Amino acid sequence: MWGVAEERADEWLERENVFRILRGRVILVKAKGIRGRMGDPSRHRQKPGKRLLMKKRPTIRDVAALAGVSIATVSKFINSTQRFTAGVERKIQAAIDELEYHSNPLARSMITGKTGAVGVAILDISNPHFTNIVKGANRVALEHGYNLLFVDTEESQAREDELLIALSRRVDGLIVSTRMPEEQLHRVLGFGKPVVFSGRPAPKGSPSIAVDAYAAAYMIGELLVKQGHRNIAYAGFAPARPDTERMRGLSECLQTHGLPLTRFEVRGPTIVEGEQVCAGIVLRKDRPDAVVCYNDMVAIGFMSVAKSLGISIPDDMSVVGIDNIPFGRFTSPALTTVDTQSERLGEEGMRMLFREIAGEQTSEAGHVLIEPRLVMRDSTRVRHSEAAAASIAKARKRAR
Amino acid sequence: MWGVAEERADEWLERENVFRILRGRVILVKAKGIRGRMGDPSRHRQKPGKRLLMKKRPTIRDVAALAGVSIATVSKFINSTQRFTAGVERKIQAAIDELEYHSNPLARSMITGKTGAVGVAILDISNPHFTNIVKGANRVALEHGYNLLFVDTEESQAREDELLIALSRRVDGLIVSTRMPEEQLHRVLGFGKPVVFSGRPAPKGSPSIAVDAYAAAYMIGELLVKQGHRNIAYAGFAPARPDTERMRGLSECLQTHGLPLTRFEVRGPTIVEGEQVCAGIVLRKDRPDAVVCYNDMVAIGFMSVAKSLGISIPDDMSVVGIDNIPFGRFTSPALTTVDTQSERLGEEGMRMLFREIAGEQTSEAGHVLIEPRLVMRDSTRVRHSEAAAASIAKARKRAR
DNA sequence: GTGAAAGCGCTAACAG
DNA sequence: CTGTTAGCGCTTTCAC
Repeated sequence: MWGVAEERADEWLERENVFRILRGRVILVKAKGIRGRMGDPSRHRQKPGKRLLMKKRPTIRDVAALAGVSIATVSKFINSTQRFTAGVERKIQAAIDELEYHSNPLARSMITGKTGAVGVAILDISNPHFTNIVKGANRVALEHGYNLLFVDTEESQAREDELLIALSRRVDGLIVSTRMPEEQLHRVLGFGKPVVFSGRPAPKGSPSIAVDAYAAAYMIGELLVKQGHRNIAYAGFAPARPDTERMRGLSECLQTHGLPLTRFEVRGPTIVEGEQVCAGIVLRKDRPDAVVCYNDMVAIGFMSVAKSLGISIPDDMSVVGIDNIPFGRFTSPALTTVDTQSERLGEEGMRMLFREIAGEQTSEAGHVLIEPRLVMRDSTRVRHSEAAAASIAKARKRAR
Repeated sequence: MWGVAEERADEWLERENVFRILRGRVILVKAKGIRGRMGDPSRHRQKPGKRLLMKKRPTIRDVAALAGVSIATVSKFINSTQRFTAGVERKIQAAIDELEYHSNPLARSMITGKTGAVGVAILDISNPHFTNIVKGANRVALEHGYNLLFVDTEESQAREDELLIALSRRVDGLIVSTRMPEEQLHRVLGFGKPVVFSGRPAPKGSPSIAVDAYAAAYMIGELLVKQGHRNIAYAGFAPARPDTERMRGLSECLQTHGLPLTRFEVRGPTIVEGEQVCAGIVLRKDRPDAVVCYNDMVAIGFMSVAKSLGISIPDDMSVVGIDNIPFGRFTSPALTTVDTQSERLGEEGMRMLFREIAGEQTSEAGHVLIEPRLVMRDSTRVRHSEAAAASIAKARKRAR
């Protein structure tokens, strides 16, 4: 039947008079304007934007002059560091309003040493795990009246150092996710700004926050064992920090039950790599009856290819992810995973950062672990053993 | 069978000696350190971080002193605005290396008026459409040696103005997505910084970039009609800018074919709202044979609930999304959608912004439209008419 | 080629 | 209460 294949159908429609981006280039297709939007070409002669740029922004001096007071007075008024007589305050406010004055944060920062911004460096904004960290971090930053700067280091790994340095100089503190080797982390601390490391333990003396990867993996191991799986594989991603802990949690758990663990490697924590690794796992003669994926992205790619190889999940094989990205609910089958509470990670990380910025050296500094939670859906199922099923049923009841 | 229901199973594992975040609070569970990571409590007395903050960063003056030259010389050397005798350059470089000097971008910005950063204001980083815009924008920004600042306005709609102002003062230009009424956009332009509006046409004189929403919707209309659908619904989200164009594209297309369009409203461009709106559409006696969703998120939610209501997609009903978010491939059935090329939108938008920053007023300024592409997957199918099927088959052949 | 001096826009003592 | 003064760290003429 048609419709199953994925394809693109361009050019179904004839349109015109539009600047289009076609085959990677911006080209002008005719020049008459479409639905009145393009406007007449004459406006280009106006140097749009330029005109606006010309209008110099008013400075504190302009305000002071217009209000007939000194700039110091204006400064104090703006920062509400001092009250003045009603008349003066009214005049200043009027001047500010009239000039539409807004203070220049850069100038202020230079003196105060505070920037009013915090930074987040993450590995890949496309990964919902990191997206949610940013979301959470941003929320808390805004609550504190701070702006958020962000750097996606994946985009330019070679320049990670440079990027972090540049970022650090623009902010009052940063949250950093990095695969940088342990021995180089001190460089980040050397920036002289408060730092919270995320996703890995920090060097002694600095705070960090991460999900308890060991526990997450251990939970998954327990689940799979209780469900009766006996031949379990882990599709890991060694370069990532949490990989070690996940591997250890899983293997220690299985070891407790006298079960082996087979390890496979993906080349990235992505859907594509999950797709790549799949065949090598499901087509081997000793096919695992369950595979734990480095994260949900890998699991999604894995399940997709498995399906196309005629492997039924969970009937032929169980699949588990890690992270609980929002879309895991909508795969087919819905993905069993462990919730790493990414958004909360971002929120708590930012709170820690603000505590550090405020100079509070509470006893909480250190490595904060976020508790993972098992999210059971349909990509795993009970195998063989009746006993296992019963035990799980009990667990479910307890969980309510 | 068990395993179908989604549930969380906490506390399967007994762990200890960890700072955990449990039930929303950070609590300390014992204090002995886990696997050697927590370290001894004594380090808290060291005021970690504080010590590092003490170490003042070297300034250009320090470098000049150490190198035995004037600060002006150092400045010119750093900015490569002038060459010096080899000996001098070597000494300066040595001093820089020894002190690990990095120039303070804030101080530089104050003088040059350039910040070396660009800003992106988006509506919701959780929406993969925007995530990809940021991804693309960030890539281009980095290529140009710029940092990216970002603001998620959804997080604080009430403060949108304030956020944009603060952002604008820290950057050399910004890309703005906003639902702000037309008549308020001039305020954004009033910031005096180059702006590219994304997702909507800009006021006269400023550049903007968007996917051609009209074309996208028109394409979908054509597809559905050719597939033989006769009772088509649109689950729109009126507050969003592209909604109008999508609605218009769809209805004009259907009108051409003498077909009606029924409109429904979602209360947000999210999965949850797609779930909410579903029942009201599929349970009405005159059930549509196809529903076009405001975006992929809505479509995903919609399909999920439809399935649970016993509606088979695409057999009972076709569903189409817009955006082509990465996860649309992995829903069940895979989602037919229109690719809005979000990442490219971000890239091109940033390129436009840099052109504007550079002061190039090319003839390209204006409203740039990105060409959408139909992505046919499995959530739509041919209905009834043999003729339609044949015509589609021909279209497919042409598309190859 | 190199350096002295004048600020960028603002804050933070300290005077008055 | 209000103003004066001295910079923050850097760039940028303009002399030497």
